[in-house]
Amino acid sequence: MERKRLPNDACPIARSLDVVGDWWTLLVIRDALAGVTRFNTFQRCLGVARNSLSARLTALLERGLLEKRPPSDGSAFMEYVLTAKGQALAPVLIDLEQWGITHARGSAKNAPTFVDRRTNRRPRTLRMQSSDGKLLHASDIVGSQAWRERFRF
Amino acid sequence: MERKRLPNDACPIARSLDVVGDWWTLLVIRDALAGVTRFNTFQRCLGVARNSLSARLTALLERGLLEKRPPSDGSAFMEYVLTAKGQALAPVLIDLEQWGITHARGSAKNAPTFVDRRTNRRPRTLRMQSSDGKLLHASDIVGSQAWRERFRF
DNA sequence: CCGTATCCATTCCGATACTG
DNA sequence: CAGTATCGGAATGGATACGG
Repeated sequence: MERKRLPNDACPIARSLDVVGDWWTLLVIRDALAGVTRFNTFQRCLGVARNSLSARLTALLERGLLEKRPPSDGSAFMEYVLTAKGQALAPVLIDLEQWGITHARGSAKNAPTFVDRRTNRRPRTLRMQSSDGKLLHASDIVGSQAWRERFRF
Repeated sequence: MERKRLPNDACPIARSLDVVGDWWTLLVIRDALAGVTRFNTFQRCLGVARNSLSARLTALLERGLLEKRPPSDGSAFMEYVLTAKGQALAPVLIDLEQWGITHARGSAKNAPTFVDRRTNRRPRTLRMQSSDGKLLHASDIVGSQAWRERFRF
């Protein structure tokens, strides 16, 4: 399950992708965030093979993004719920959803999305801000000086 | 290069991951956003095999996230630069960076990050807001009703 | 209903060598 | 410097069968 060691362990993005960068993981988080808690529900939603799902869930438990909890209802089975660490990925998914709507529109209509449970409406698009609060465009972003020097670009 | 067709083509997140969900793509976007434009610079930064890099870049050109442009300096070689579509992924990377710093701290120090080129400081952490502007926590998020009904959870 | 184990096909990636 | 071609090994994912 381990990929090749990333060349740049110091990069937080690379470290994040080392945890959630593989194919299914973010989709599992998506479903968990939407309220899915049970193995078979994940399986129905994702259409993933059961063994792959099992491997993903186990990895996410080990990494501390999910935890197993006794059933909240009367059921006999454990539930998978996001930890705070897992919940913290919500902005990533919101952004991916927004990007998909804007830039990866398929033939099908946009159906399943996240909503605010209070208002039943989608969250606002997240906007980048500089440290002093000014709106930031992608072209205002640049790699840190240390990085640019290290790789000479 | 095509993976299995996702069961839920209507989901914008799944569609996004269909484009940028594989292992190297987001790291290529990261470097492009940081200011990398040349093949060998990408290769140095990523430590990826040259053929893999070639495949990723070609795919990104086809998908319209990158475009090839004549050199801005006197050089003889083309440059890879992000299109607006590619730039629109910046929030995703900012979020992943923030998550990595907070939740995937390794032994190494955090080194390479994005900065605002004007202030030389990191962008603010993006916060989720509901449609009426109120701050939103991950637990306030839920899957849309259509989705919940379709998969019965 | 909830998972794990086995098997097999495919894909992906890295190393290397080669061309312009 | 900027890629492409080929090859072999590793990891992933799907189908299926099996036990809790």
